[in-house]
Amino acid sequence: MRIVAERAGVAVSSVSRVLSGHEDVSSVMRNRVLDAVAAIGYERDLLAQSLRTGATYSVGFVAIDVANPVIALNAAGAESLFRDAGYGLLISSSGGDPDLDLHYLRHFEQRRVDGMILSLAHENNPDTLALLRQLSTPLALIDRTLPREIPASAVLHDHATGIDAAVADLAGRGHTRFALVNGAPHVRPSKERARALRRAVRAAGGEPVTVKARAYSAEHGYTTTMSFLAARPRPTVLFVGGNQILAGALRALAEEGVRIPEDMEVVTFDKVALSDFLRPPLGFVTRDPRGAGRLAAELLLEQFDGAEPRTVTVPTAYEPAPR
Amino acid sequence: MRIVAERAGVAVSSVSRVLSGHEDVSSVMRNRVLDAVAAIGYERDLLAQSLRTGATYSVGFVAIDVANPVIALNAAGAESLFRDAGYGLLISSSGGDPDLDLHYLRHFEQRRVDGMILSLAHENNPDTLALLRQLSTPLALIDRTLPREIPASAVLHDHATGIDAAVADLAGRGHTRFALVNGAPHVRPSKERARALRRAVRAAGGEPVTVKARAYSAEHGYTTTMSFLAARPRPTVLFVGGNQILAGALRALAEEGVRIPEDMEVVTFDKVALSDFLRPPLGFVTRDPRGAGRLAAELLLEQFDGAEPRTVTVPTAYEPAPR
DNA sequence: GTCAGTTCTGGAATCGTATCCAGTCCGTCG
DNA sequence: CGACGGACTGGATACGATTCCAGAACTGAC
Repeated sequence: MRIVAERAGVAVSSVSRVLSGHEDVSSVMRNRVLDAVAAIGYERDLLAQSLRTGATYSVGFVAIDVANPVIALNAAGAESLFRDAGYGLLISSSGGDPDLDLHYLRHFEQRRVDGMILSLAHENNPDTLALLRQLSTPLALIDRTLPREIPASAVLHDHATGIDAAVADLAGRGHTRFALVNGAPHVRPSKERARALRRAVRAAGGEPVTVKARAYSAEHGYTTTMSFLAARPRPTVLFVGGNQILAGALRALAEEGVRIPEDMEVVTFDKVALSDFLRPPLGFVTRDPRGAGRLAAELLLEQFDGAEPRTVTVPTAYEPAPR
Repeated sequence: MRIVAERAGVAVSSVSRVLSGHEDVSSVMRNRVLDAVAAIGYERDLLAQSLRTGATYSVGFVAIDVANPVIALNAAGAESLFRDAGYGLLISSSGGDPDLDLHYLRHFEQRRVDGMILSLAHENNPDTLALLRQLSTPLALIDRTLPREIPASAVLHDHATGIDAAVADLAGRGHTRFALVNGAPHVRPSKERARALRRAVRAAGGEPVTVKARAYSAEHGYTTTMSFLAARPRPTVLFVGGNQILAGALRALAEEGVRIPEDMEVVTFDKVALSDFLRPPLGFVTRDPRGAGRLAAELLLEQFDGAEPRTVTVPTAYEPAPR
């Protein structure tokens, strides 16, 4: 910048004013500076800029696993918006470990990110909450809830819509015994799914729903499905809390020779690529993860512009198994 | 830092020395400073540190689409290593557009990242190459090649091993007419796959292989598969260049009522989650994307430590379709 | 006791930018 | 004609760290 200033024969401060689009700059000045900039091929240093202004033009995404298709789509959706706004997106994978949640929160804080998108592994972890309470960084949650005193925007999925439709379909065809292999217990999607499913089945006159929550893992899917299959009477509808779990659940069903849909119907959460070609035929409760990511980015950008945090609810839908 | 210094009754420079693990620090000094740091809960500002030292502890990942399972696994693999080393990973999605490649390269350059992982959309684009030539940032490529004068580490997949095994299996069962729905033409995987498949089929005495390269998209998969199905004589083996393409290819095969494996056998590149439960039954040429990402990160960290760029080749394998 | 050599410490400069403040110049109005 | 306000500009300072340099204190050797 100093070199540009010398070449243009003006002060450094004037160069800065031109480049940051300040008001009070004569057009002569502007041209001289811009010419010098073009001649040298100068670009402002984002780092120095950040140090001075406090804005880093970067956002951190705290997630359970970026390799999970749903989260990857969240990230891609957010990224597409941030790109146009000049923001960089930093990713992370906690692997479901609340300590890593904490690690990344601190890491991003230390990086002075302008905002964070949060899909925490554990939304009730006291250490995490304590840290968040003393953080002044704008936040956007994706399907998570925090205590009211922590200000944050949120994109929430209305899991009930999809689940209600699914239960209506299945109960209408005579099913009464439902089970749910749920994901990690301390996050909103699991809580909401269990709640919504229980309510819907009760409303439809079914028997109390069996729910086992543990983790978003194939192993949990396998062992828990096995235990459901061993129960007498067996449930006739199995809800599966996501892709990772589904892999294990399908393996268990195949090993036990369960015929689908004759012996049991299976509904899973989230469609991923190629879901249409999975056998056995599955029902799906779907959402729009790319859209949710984009929305979270939008809510964050809003806050950067001074808006208050707000919550947006987006729907889920039911897609019955092909017959 | 000044506050810490005052509280400890020492100079700012001494605080810095203690915190950056400098040699010449007495243990008295160290303790006084560390006590003060603990008392205040002070953390160094990474931004100011970066401005002064030139190291940002961040790495940019230029990729075609972070939502693609293979690339998401690359990212996750790299991230897990970077986490321990204290680096942050910035992501991007070019969507196959070479201009966005360029955009992100510039963006990351401006961010002064310490290194970049590159899965470019187009490895021959002159503008991209020109930029890379004048860049001094350490690079690690994932299955891409650049002109020799651009120094870069690389993780290369040996596509031939998996393809050779596949062709040996299929040719051994009498197949002679092979076709390949290939991905984007200007990147190494597509080039290598076409080359390796042609060579393997020729070696096995089959007919010349038909290859159509266009993009990593379902649409390309659909239309190109349709055109292959219309050919007379039809190929009896279809190789599919990746998940996105596969979605379109399977749709085309289903619409045309092609029986698999009776009428045609299908081999696709990369197994993704739930691949085991796809119908029709598919053969796979597999690689380890998470491992590749981790390796790329390793090669980059090596360079940060002063090592020269180097190239590592990792194998692919063949998994025949279940029968 | 002196001197050289270590070991440790403090002060100042620096990284590259944004912004406050003061000052110049000019036009306008009364 | 003087005062005033507005439009620009330059210089200095700050953001928060690292690092160079010089000096203080101490050690050991002669």
